[in-house]
Amino acid sequence: MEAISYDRPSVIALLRKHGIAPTHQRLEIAQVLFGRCHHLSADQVLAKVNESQAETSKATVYNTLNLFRDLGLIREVIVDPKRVLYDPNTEPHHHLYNVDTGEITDIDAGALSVSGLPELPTGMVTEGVDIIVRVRASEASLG
Amino acid sequence: MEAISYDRPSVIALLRKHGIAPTHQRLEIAQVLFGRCHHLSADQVLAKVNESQAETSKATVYNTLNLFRDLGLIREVIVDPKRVLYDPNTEPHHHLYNVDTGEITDIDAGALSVSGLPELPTGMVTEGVDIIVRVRASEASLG
DNA sequence: GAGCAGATTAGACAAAGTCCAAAGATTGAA
DNA sequence: TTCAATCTTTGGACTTTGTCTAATCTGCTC
Ligand SMILES: [Mn+2]
Ligand SMILES: [Mn+2]
Ligand SMILES: [Zn+2]
Ligand SMILES: [Zn+2]
Repeated sequence: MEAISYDRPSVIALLRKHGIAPTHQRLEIAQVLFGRCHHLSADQVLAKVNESQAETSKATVYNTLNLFRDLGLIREVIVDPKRVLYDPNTEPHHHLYNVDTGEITDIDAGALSVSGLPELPTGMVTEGVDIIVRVRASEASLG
Repeated sequence: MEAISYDRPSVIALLRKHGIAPTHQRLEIAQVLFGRCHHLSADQVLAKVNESQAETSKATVYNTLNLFRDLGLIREVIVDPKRVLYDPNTEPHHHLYNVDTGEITDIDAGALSVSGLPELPTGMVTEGVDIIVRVRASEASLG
């Protein structure tokens, strides 16, 4: 696994490499995505980008998230029926989902193995295997 | 695994057992859910119930789906970001998801095993492990 | 019958996401 | 530098999924 730097010049180079213009808005959004916080919703990205000052519209956030997703820079996590979450971690990995709080934690795919998956119908190919471990606080752990 | 009959009298008994009244609408919805088609969205259930004649409102379909889900008669499948699907198969099982067509197929949990799941934080308990195999038609199989 | 609890309903509402047409920004050739 | 083509951004309309509410309906029991 190669370490990627996500400072401004690196992100500019990354976008250029994918043939898209490194606009101010895209850089702001990239900075939010590739920063500390993982698994953000579009709304959360919008809020973070515009935190200090309004810099980006809702439409651009959605445009950019879909663009980055198509380029493989981020991936979608489908676990909360209310909204898609965007994940800058594109290494194969899985998720622990706290159904009470909505909190999501990564599970490294390396440690984990699945056996017994059925044969695919001919002509079909696997795009990915997503494992979601749904957890909650146990009865005992609550007062 | 116990075979369950889903004819009208059995469903009536099932609802009574859970302390809810077997109304006409609930029976119609149960009939759609427990019939041949699995993994239906709320909208599809509504359409099927009202196919021959209008019998149920949108609100009642949602009420009933949530009620059945709370009673454990059906479960939600979170795989399509656009809508929740409802699954009358409450046996532990997983899903194959065709990302192009949206088609969903069950994968029996018996044949399948996952190893290497991390320890849960203390006080947390697993509610379920969902595995989604995302597949699509291979390049080769398309013209 | 009256009274009561629970169920159904139309339609208002909210949130996520897409779409569009207008305006703004970049680019690169002349 | 200028100009036009192209790409990008944007407000806001729109769509879809799902929830909520207040009014009505249904089915009991007395
Ligand atoms: Mn900023
Ligand atoms: Mn019918
Ligand atoms: Zn992740
Ligand atoms: Zn299923």
